[in-house]
Amino acid sequence: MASDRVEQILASLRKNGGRASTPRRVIIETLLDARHHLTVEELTTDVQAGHPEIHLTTVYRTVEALEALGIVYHVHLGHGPAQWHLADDAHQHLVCQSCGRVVEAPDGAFAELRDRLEGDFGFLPDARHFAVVGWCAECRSRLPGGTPSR
Amino acid sequence: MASDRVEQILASLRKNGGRASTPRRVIIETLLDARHHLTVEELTTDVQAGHPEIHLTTVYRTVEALEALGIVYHVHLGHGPAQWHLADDAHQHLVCQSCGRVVEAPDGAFAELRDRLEGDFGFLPDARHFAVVGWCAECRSRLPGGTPSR
DNA sequence: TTCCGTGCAAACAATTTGCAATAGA
DNA sequence: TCTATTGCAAATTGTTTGCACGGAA
Repeated sequence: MASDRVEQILASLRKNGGRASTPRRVIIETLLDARHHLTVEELTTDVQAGHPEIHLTTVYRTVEALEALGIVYHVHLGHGPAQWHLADDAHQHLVCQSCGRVVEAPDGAFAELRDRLEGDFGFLPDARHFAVVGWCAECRSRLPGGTPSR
Repeated sequence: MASDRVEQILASLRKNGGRASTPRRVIIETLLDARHHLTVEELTTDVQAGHPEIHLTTVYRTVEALEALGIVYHVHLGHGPAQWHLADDAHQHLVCQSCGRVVEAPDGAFAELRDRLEGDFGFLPDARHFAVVGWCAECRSRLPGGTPSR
């Protein structure tokens, strides 16, 4: 049940010396309802549909607090604002630099790379915070050259 | 010889209907001299050491023009400003989200991943515009948990 | 002569910060 | 009570745009 999840997250905030305010409750509810790939601005719009008094700044501060607890995380997918996700919804992002489309790929495809980077460089890639830029199938057929355009 | 390279790049600009101005010449020289991983701001500082009249805006516009010709490219490595590179200096970036260090990895490590993404998703990753976020060897030993901190 | 590139100011987008008032624990 | 959190305004950072002038082709 979603509301259980909300209470659980609020409890986690409290346990870490934080407080369970109404804005935080509303923001968390909205976040759980929303699709993933949400910017702070989009999240704020959704939140303000029911609670216009909740300020953009508060949303920024709330997602930050939730990130510190490992409940959400954000990715910078090239240009534009950061995208926020629930932490249990971890996957890789393939971002098309021609059309901006984001394809999601399962972790599996990256297992070899992960082993390789860890073995060769001692570098542990973050499965969540990981975006691959390139060209999607559709743009590749439309633009045969495969040249970047931003 | 570096100055040959400068003339070659200016010729390329001219060939595409552009003009070879003094600011552009200076910016290109500075870019060729500099280490890679240069922000526009850093590049401007270097340029202005010899030519204080050259404006930040001009540097932005010049690197943009050079990118359109495929001579340089930029990457967003997580937070902060974009990093600019010469196109012939293509490599992958492993960005440590704890200390910000950028490790460079040869293309080789990514060959399998590239084949995999192309086969499974028709997605062609851009070898140049590609950053992997994670934790470097040193931070991993320092912070045993391996928890993000931004 | 044409029109591209420049400097400068100002706009912009995304995010962060300072601060007094408010409201959880 | 005590202090974390909020709303609001304002500051910051990185980048882009408008515009009149000057210089390359």
